Amino acid sequence: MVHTLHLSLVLFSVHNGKLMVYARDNRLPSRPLARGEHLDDAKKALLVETLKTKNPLYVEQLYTTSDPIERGSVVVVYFALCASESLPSHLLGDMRPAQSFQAAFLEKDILSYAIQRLQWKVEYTNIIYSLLPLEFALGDVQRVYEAILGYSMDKRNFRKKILSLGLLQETGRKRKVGQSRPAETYCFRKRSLQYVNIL
Amino acid sequence: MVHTLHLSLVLFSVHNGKLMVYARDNRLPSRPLARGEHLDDAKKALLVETLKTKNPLYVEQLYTTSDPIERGSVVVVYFALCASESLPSHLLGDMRPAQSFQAAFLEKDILSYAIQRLQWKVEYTNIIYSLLPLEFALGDVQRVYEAILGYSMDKRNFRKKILSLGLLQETGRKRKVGQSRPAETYCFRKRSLQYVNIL
DNA sequence: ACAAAAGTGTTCCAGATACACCCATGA
DNA sequence: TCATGGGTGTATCTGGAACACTTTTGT
Repeated sequence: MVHTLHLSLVLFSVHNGKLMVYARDNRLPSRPLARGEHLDDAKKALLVETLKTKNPLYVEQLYTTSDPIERGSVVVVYFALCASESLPSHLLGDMRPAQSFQAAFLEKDILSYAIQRLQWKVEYTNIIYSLLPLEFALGDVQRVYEAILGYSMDKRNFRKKILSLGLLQETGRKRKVGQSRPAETYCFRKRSLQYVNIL
Repeated sequence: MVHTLHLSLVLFSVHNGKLMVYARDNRLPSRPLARGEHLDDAKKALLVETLKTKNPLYVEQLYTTSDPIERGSVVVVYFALCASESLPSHLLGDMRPAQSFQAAFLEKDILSYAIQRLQWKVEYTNIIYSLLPLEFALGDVQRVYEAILGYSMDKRNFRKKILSLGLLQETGRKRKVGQSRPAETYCFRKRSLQYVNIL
């Protein structure tokens, strides 16, 4: 029993308050599994091919399906998260708002499932760390949540909640942007997956 | 690029307050994907092969991995839930407590991941319906939760909670078992997946 | 002085938790 | 009458939700 097997990648980032997805020529990046190659190695190779660099990010297997396009072929889909600050610049031109796809996009089922998984995950783990730079303001965190979940939250309640979880640590530094009050900056205590009730 | 591809099944049931898994000869049931066959068809075929009958149950894809045993082969793992009352009798002899595997069991990573997924799922959906007969007492429901989550709960609080969700409907009938007060019986309003905060 | 984003507290309500006794039945 | 599991209510605590004004900076 032989089969062709591909890996596909849904690469997310949050930029300017929007959830962005990488898609070149309206296709998700993809790579065949080489003969005898281990799935995890292929996953790493696909990431390197796509990003060109080894960037800090979060990767997770999404699901496996018979290829909706190529009959007889099977696809293992992954999703990855990367802070927009660490996205290599050659990808920027092909990052598009996740909402802008819809109708015609071939892999829209994959995409909408990926968004759903991301929404769940963001609510009960700390993966948000993978979408933020090393140092950030609380407002940044809130904007990332809002972009992913698609609704806006009360600033005071959000701060109370996120601080009470103890995931963050004050840096003691401040960040000035434009003509407004400087924000205190924070960083994550641990940049690794933890299960916590966020919302 | 050609590959051999198998499907494996982790079949769960709850019996006598214990979470049980089907494994024959210390292996999970498995089936190759036929050439050109659609993954969903193969999944159905694997279920039929294993259960011999079409039983009411819940099935979900778990994840895909390079086969831990057979090098160069890829396995797509599914997990299924079946009420012990509707388990065909030829399976009963090979149902073992999920906790009894551990150490030597070849596919123990798969199994422990499956248990984890089941625990999560049971907390935020109504899948528990797939592990209960059509008619049951509240005590039965509680025992299933306890078997899956591995800790015991307060009876009064559990009842309040589960009834407040509105998933259940009183049948108006009672069920007598042994020398104790007959229990009022309930059934699920909907026997299909719904997302609800259970615990 | 004004524009822009940061920062901050209190009240209220719902849901979670802790907890102990009586009930209906069959042996 | 006793053993077995079924059934019930209250008090307290905690966490979520709603809500508006002051602060710091640059222009």
